Amino acid sequence: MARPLQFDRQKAIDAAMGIFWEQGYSASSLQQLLDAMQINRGSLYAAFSDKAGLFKEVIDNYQSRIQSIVIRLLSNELDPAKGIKDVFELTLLALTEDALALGCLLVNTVNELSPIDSEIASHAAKKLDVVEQAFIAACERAQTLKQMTKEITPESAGKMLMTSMIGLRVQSRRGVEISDLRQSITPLLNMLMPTLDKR
Amino acid sequence: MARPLQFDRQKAIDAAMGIFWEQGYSASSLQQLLDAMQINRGSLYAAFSDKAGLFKEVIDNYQSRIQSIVIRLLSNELDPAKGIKDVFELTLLALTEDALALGCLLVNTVNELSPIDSEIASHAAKKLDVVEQAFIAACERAQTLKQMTKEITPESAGKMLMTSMIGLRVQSRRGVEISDLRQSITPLLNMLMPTLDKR
DNA sequence: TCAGTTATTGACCGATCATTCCAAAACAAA
DNA sequence: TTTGTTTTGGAATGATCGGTCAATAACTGA
Repeated sequence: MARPLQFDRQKAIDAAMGIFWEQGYSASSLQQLLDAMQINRGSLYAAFSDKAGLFKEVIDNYQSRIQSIVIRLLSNELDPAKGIKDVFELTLLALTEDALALGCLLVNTVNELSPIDSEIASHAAKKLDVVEQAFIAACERAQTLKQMTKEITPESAGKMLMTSMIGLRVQSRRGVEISDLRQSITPLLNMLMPTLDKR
Repeated sequence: MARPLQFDRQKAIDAAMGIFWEQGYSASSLQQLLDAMQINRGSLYAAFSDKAGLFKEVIDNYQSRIQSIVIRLLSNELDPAKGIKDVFELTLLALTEDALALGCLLVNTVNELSPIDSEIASHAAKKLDVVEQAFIAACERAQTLKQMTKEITPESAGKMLMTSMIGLRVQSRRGVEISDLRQSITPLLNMLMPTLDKR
């Protein structure tokens, strides 16, 4: 029909994600994005409407790539306690790998944009809600299977884990050592799920 | 000698703090700051050098006004467990009061500026370190007084509490209900300090 | 009252921001 | 090869950014 796209849309989104993740939404200039994506202004606006449109697509991509792994781990039906543990292991591993200490794109976005651009912020916040619900569901199953103490409701336990998860990711952005991060989460998991470390 | 300052420096800093706290550093334009502070450009530059200088002074002020309360509570020698509990109570209370869900200025700053302006970010990060150390010290005392379980080292417990504290403040910025926030922290305190809720 | 000093004011600066627009280029279908 | 359609490249736009500066105002000490 007509001239085809000359760039790989997925690769362009990934490149943009890198910039947004590191610098945040506001601080990422169009020029930086264009350089990283290796396309020109016209192409960006033709393909993504505007900066906000590009960012939304980045957020959606982040969810389907990264967050979905977390959700899948938390959906471990046979061994929910392991699922929960795995999520934190994965998080620590991921934080180790990225030398830039990027934290979590969703958390960063909500924190940055909540008072400035409520539309984008709530778009990201909704995706965090999904994770929290998955934590709660995993805690319910863990309690049913007697893997987790019943001193605490599954709602509380799930929210507590979610809060710790967010805290971890912010701490990493602050430059805290991974071993220190591990110290601040492992005991919590062991208190909640005492049998976990004996396996 | 000469013409005296026509504005109240402290009030101006407070006004600037409000803007920075809500919107972050980058997103706060000079014009917004001037409007809030009710001074002119020239006066700002004469009094604070530049935007970064103003921000640093805001951070210092935040510390001496808000963070110092936290430190004082955590220094409770006679009843360190109560000190720790009080800090979280205070945090929840503060988060209830500010309808804008501002979170913590220091946490927000570190999160926003770490990859962009490392000087300002580390200026804020240092102040967070002080809080973490205070948490650890309080945990040590609590263990000595048998108020806190020794299943966990004071370092771990302190870091855990710090991480939760940060998580709480980020969650509040996300718009999470205070009752949900309380749910996610109270059980943790009770697990660490079992006798605490029976008083 | 006057000289000296500092604060205030608002116009002004160059740089950069996101966005628009259009001519040129590249492809598909006829 | 021609026609139609879409992408590409980059110049241009107006707004806004942080920051500067010189004229003016306000105060102090002599």
